[in-house]
Amino acid sequence: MDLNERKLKILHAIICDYLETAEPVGSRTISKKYNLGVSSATIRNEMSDLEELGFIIQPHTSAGRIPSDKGYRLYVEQLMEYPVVEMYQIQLVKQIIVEKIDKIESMLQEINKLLSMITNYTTLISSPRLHKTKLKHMQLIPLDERSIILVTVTDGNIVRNHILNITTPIPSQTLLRLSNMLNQRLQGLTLEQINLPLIQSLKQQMGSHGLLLNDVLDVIAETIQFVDEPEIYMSGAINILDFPEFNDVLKAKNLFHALEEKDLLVTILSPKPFKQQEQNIQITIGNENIAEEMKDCSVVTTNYRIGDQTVGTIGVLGPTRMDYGRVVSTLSHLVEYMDHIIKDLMDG
Amino acid sequence: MDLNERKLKILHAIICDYLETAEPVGSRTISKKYNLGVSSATIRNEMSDLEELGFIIQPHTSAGRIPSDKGYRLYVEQLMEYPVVEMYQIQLVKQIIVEKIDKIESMLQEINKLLSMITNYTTLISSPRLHKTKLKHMQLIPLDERSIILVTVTDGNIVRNHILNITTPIPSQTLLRLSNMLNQRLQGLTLEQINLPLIQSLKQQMGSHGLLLNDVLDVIAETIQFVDEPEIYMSGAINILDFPEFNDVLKAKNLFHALEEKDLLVTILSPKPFKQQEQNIQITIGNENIAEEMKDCSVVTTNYRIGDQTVGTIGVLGPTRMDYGRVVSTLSHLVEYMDHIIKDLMDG
DNA sequence: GTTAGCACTCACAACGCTAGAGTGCTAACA
DNA sequence: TGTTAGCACTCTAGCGTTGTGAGTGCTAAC
Repeated sequence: MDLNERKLKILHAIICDYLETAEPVGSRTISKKYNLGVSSATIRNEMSDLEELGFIIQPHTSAGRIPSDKGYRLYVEQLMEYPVVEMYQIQLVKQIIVEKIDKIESMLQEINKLLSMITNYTTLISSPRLHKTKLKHMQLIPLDERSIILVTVTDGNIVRNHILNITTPIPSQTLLRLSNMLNQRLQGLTLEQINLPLIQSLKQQMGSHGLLLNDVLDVIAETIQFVDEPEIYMSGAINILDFPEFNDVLKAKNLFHALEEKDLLVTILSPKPFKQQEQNIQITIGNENIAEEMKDCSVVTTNYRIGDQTVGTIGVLGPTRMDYGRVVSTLSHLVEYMDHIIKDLMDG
Repeated sequence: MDLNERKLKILHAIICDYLETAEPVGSRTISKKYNLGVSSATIRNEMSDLEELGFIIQPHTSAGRIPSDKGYRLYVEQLMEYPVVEMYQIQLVKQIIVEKIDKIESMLQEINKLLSMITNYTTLISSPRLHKTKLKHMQLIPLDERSIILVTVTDGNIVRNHILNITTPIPSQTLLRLSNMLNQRLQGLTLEQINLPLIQSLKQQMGSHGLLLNDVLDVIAETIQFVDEPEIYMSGAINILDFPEFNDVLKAKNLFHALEEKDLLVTILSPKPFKQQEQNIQITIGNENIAEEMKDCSVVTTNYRIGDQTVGTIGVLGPTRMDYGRVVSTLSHLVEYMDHIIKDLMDG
């Protein structure tokens, strides 16, 4: 039994209809709505085959069919069509990017909100992995006897500050000279390149000065290594309640609880090798998710860049009955614009 | 018809029982569970009176009674008892405060999480209103030709940075001198005291130098004025789904939507004059809330301080059928510890 | 290979019924 | 005059029954 043209057409019809209605699709519906030129009885036979092949499922004997995860997988890989993204949405994205460009975190949060609004799904964005961005400037600021502030600025003007606790006070003149020196040596390196061995070699070059500043340099190295606690922004979580598949409060609650686990979100948003890799879009469907609570969900993710480095991920989470085509178009357009404009900003 | 001792006892019993069971309370339940020494028939008569007085409501003819907003109000003002806060909760709070003290925002977020966990309600915390905190240090850092970073540190070591866009480049030596000068003049002032007139007078004192730095000073003044965008952290929102009063998904969704409106949250957490004002705890019950979606909710809020200034608010949001006594105890202990330890930190 | 026809299945809504909880009223009692 | 027992009444929630309609699979004819 092979998957001929007609079977594919019928599967496509079933999925399209189910995406719309969220109700099992019967053979009569297909023969009436999508004129394939055959009667419902024929379609019934084909559907029986499709079920045997595992692409569709019958919730109970006297109901229509719904797509299985395997069916969706086939759909996104072969059948899916990409609708044109509406102009006004592109405009909104551009506007946010231009307005909020000077503070990358708030730009990401705004984009997140917008994305959840236009998709009506739940959206996730991971903050830029600082390790991958290059150091633009660093500065040590005296605060009080026991503490100094370390300010780091990386590509894309991402500013971070950290309070360093020290044991012996350091005069502000010394701090200033140290700042200058560190800038000279470290500017242009990615943060992951600024590791303990590098700092050790710096110390040695500095001789007696290095000895004096031993502690501070250690703390700086350590701080930079641990700067990369990834933040994850989520938006439109309640959109989940709009889908009939989550009418059951318990099911929704389970999912919400899962989404509170930061580790899980980090995993979801971590880049993984997948078939659509070449076009920078990954789709995870239903059971392909590790988390039990997400077996009824799908996630579409894509990476965004700052400079020439992939630094973060954007994800759209919805029920497996998700409008994959629309989400994929929207996402790929979105990152395209982001990359474009961030690049412009950094060059200009 | 007056509110005699017995009526109060019966009202108390009704509320206690309803807080526990979430079911309308009948006269027989009360006569059996809370031995008031009178029969259910007598209690029935009293309940009829209490209903006429507006303290309790009968959902339908053949059901028991539930407290009205007016009933809860009387309860929190006269009848409520304050349970002793459990020791291990205090320990948890202390631990968080001590561990996270160097970054006040993350301390607040952790406390928020803990508070929602131990109360099982939804909790809100507003970030410190910087306007009320005193400037400890400020520093201008050169970034590139078109921008500099302004770092401000205020009481409680709250660090903020802002990217200032400038038209003509300023040499880093000049920026350093300017930083020093600003520190000398402005340290110890609250941010709301650093306003445009003050900056104007600074300019004049600086003479020709002031002229040169005209733009930068303007931008600084403006930035400091607008630094006070309040952030609001929310935790345990899904706890709402645990309460039978929000079993109706639509109702829960409405509430969630309301809680997405930042303006509303700001209003909820803004200090308001209220009866319990003297003990720094405010309670808003059901219809006393402005937002329509919150008519079935109550909010208990309290303020926290940094230094001698009230800078933020903590709130607990739950159904009107909330364990007011427990929430009030927990909250008042919490702020007490926070104040205590923050003060220690700043003095020591 | 396709289609019309038909018997069969099953979820779901509608309906009626019953049990149970709770009330209000009345009359008797202290 | 306040309290209580008794009783009729009300209303909800749960349960089983039934009917309907959507959808299927199978068979036989085209």
